[in-house]
Amino acid sequence: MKKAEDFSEWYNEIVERASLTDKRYPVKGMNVWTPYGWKIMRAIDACIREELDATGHDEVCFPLLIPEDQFAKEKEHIKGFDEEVFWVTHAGLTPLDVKLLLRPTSETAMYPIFSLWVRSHADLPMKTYQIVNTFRYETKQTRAFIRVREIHFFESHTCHVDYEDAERQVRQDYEMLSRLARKWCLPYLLLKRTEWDKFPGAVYTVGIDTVLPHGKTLQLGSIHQYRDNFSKPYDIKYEGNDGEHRHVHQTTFGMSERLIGAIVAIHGDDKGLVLPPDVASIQVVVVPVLAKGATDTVSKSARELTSELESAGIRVHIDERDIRPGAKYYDWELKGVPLRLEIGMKDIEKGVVTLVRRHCTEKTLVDRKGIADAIRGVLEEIAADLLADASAAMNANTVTVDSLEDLPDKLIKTGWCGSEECGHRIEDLSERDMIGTPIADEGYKGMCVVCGKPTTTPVFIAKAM
RNA sequence: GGGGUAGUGGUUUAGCUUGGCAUGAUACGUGCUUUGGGAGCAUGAGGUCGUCGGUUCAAAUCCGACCUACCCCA
Repeated sequence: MKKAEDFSEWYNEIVERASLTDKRYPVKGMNVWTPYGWKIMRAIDACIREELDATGHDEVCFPLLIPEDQFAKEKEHIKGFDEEVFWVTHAGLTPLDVKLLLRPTSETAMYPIFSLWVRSHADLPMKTYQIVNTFRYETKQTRAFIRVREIHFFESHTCHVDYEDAERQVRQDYEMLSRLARKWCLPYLLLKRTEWDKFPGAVYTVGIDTVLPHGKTLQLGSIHQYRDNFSKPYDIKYEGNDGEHRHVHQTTFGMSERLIGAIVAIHGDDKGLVLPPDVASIQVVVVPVLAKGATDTVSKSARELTSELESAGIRVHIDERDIRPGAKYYDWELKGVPLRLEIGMKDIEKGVVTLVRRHCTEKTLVDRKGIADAIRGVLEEIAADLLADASAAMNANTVTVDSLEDLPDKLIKTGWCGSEECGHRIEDLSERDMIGTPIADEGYKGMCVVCGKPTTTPVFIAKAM
């Protein structure tokens, strides 16, 4: 199980061995959430709910099925998803008059109802989100968490009085994302997608991308500005304080179970998963090291330690299985538990506990007294280390070039004049996808790698997963 | 979208060429012993050989289709 040698094989093996997923379900691209994997997903969802609730978003839950006519109202949108929707065509044995589709995303389910909910400027901004499963008929090779046909998906949908207020929402999305990504220890780039790669129906799309160890990029989510592209066909209007009726401006922000894929791929190593403390369902595992004649003493001591940490609000688990300690070490390392505490007679006599960090396998002794505070500090250190390591790895996997020849398998930054013609040339010549341009002015000065015109806009290109 | 490889107890694997009793390891249950980096011994249970169809006295084995997984190319 060597991550550096064959990333793809390593990934497939690890998600199963760490029991994050069960891929034996007999439908392509639809896997079973196992207890351990689902707990991690729920921890991620909890971060999202906490953040969205704190920023004035209300959670909602819309139906899975969308009538065909309702789906077809925004022309660009339907064109973009047409080829990957699942259809419900029958009810029992009777063909349906109006076919129903399984949401590939929820714009067309929500917006007809939004038009009923939004009446006046006093209803705005209206900020909602939901965490649901969506369905896309992927034709490419599926892969656990990264490319699936049933997707565990978070999506926020907001309505605003005007474009400027929608723009403020987009900026707030950036802030929410930055707080969330810090918890997940994930570095990322915000890149504005090209015109030909934006979300169908959007005015512009900002992709949230990260780089995996083998140099391919993985899109973690996206943020879209819709302006009134959807509110017009779906007739979402409000009455302003001047008595005029206007269409709302809308935004969305979405991320999926790919976050788990990214966490596995970025932090994991040859021994298994490495979970950031905020997403670990078990943050600390206590392993009692029993010895002949002292099993009661050690067990009692380990249980006291466990309940002390538990009441300090730390997610702790005591492993009292009747197997050798070494087997437990390997097991919890595979499962990615950030911190392991070993307690045996030697520790008890010295008034200490042996502490082992998962990501660097560093072994230290800590005083048994006041251990909860110490552990909290260590967990914070671990999160900081994971993010620092991941950021350094992403930087090392990014290069700036001024020629498209002999490109390494990395994320590549180069100059682009912005024309669609040169853009497609860049994609053809590099045999890579254009991921997008940075959202902020970075003071870049260079030349378009195709036509040679001076430009202040860099573009990122990569092989995308 | 095109091409390829594979599917046998939970996992992994032998058997397939040349049709004739289903092989081992690992994991699992029980008992004893052990416990600071994957313990040992004894014993027990577990398989519609991916699915459907065809050939045959007889199919895990030969043929066809489909499903699923994985790899390569666009």
